[in-house]
Amino acid sequence: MIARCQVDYAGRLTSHLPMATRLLLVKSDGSVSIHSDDRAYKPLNWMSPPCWLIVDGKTWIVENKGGEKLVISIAEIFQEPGLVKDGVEAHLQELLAEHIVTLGDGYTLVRREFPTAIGPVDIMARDAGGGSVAVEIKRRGEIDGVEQLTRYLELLNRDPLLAPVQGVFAAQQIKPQARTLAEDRGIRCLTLDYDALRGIDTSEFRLF
Amino acid sequence: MIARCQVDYAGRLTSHLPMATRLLLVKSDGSVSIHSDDRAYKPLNWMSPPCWLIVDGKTWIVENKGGEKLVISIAEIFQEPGLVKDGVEAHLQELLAEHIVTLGDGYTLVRREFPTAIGPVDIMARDAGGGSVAVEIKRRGEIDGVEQLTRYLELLNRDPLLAPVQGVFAAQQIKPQARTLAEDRGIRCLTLDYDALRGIDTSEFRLF
DNA sequence: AATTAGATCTCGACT
DNA sequence: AGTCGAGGTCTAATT
Repeated sequence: MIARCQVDYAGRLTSHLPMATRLLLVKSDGSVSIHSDDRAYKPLNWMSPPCWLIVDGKTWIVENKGGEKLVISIAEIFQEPGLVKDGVEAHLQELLAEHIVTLGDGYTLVRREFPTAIGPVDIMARDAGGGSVAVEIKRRGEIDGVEQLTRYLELLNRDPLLAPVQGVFAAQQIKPQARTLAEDRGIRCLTLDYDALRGIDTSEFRLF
Repeated sequence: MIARCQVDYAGRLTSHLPMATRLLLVKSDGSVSIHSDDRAYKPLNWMSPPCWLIVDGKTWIVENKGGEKLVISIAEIFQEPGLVKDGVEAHLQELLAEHIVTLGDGYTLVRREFPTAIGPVDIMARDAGGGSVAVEIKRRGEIDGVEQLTRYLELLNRDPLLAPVQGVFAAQQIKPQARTLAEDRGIRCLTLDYDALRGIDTSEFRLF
């Protein structure tokens, strides 16, 4: 993710980075690093695994067992490419787009990979009443997915041609904490049945 | 950019990374680093500035004065967020979208930020004959912008609903090397006059 | 330009 | 878990 942010580290030393545009990397082991737009080798700040990232609105806090703490305050997000979809996640998106009524009667597909300034929304749809619906799809629904969808909704709802935009968090399994957070924010949770969606998949019988 | 790639380094030592999914960072000082999806601190491979990146199709070669060489062979691109637009570049896109006939008589706008699997194309348009046109916009047109547009065109031309897609490389200034490369690949170069586009901008006189 | 000491060193190997 | 030594060390300061 590329964002204007300021960073404070307190641990083996204390340091402060003033507000500026930087690259934030969150890797699959939970590690976080902050890069400037130069230098190949060393990040400006980092937290090595094992460590844990807590996202609270525009504040990211990364902590480890030893009490080291990295606090990132985000002012503006320029790009947020998000997770790289694995095969299952990509297939879930295809299947849900193809069977968009899984979201509810009368739903229609607007488009997959709907572009926003910070990255594409998995699926944009319209409900029976013509209202906009943004769908975030995950294999396992966790809090970071809810946070991502929240950021998309915040942005999409600024567009008077789309607003109000309803959010749907769709995943094969949704963690209780993620469900609570989503519902607290008015985001609907939808558990996807991969096998059932595959079962009603007609693409394999079509020539084109 | 996130891609499946293999990497060979020859310099102070020689090393080889087998084909796998990795994160490639190209920073504004020309430095290149290759990260795995774990570890916050150290890249798998890197080239510190000053060094130079030459993109030749799916092969990236990074070299420095000392004769060190990093060769990256790309098999598949999963994500390519591209450069973060600065204010001028974002405004150029708005202005060109608004005055799409700058591209030629009879041109019509399809959409800004047209999504593809590797990232959004700045502008998609149709020419007078209804043919698809992909436009990449830059402040300064350099070789990397031509390479980016080439990758988009390669992808877009696989879509039978769009193909054939013509490419237009639009910038305030286009470097001779970039122009030569673009024209060699059948990409049209268009020099944008920011002030002239602003002059015909009507948005500031409208209420909405 | 060359040298030297420090690093949130990191990273791996070995006890 | 601690200790040791190397690293494409890198990085900044000093000579």
